[in-house]
Amino acid sequence: MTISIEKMADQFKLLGDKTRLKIVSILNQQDMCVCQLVELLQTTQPNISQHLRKLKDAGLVREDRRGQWIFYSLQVADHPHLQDVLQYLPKLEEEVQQKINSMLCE
Amino acid sequence: MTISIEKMADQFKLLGDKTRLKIVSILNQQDMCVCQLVELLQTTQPNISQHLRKLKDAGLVREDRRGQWIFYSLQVADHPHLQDVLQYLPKLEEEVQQKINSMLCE
DNA sequence: TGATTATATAAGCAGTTGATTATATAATGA
DNA sequence: TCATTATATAATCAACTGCTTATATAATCA
Repeated sequence: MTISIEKMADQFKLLGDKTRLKIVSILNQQDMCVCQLVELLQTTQPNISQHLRKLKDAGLVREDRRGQWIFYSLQVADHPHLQDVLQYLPKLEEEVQQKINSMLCE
Repeated sequence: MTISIEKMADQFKLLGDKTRLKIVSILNQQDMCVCQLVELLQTTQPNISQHLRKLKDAGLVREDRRGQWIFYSLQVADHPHLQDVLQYLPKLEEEVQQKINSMLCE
């Protein structure tokens, strides 16, 4: 269960991008599919997909196809140093959070 | 005391470099001057100085001149999300840690 | 089957980053 | 004062990053 300092740096590097940190923050609330993240973060689909791939390669998210959609969920159980960080994530912009809330209700 | 998600990402980006994360790990044990960090991390003096400047600009370290030397210390009291991370820092390579220990004894 | 929707992948590019080399500044001590 | 030691800054460069546009794959549904 030991991790090298180099690998730990690589994981922080993943969180060191505003788009990815927002994705993490959103997935910390609720599983989402790519198209939902695209809408929430107002960027292009390939952009989101590429960020998700990096997170997946590092084992921080998990994908789960449900028909046409692929849902992503946070997978930090075995990354205690990241898990601990989640509680400090700032709130997203009101507008984005409202969209998320409306998704939660559906 | 609120921090934006963008700023938080910037702070993670700082930890997302192996040299800087090692510096943080070392300073978490003991204040060090530049030349000591150069010896511990086996790199050039300008390299260490430039990393320290980034950490200083972000308010993560503090400098304190003592004569010819400038000592750096970790300043994370007002960065709870970073403070929390420190306990998860992996051990440095045995060889480096031994050098640090010998510095602690002096 | 063909059209639509969702997602991934590839290529290209501007901007950034980490490191090196060279040089400048500053403190110390002879 | 001059030489030495410690540190900072500047210039440079190759490598990397995040984003975009274009294209490919895959599932759904009429």
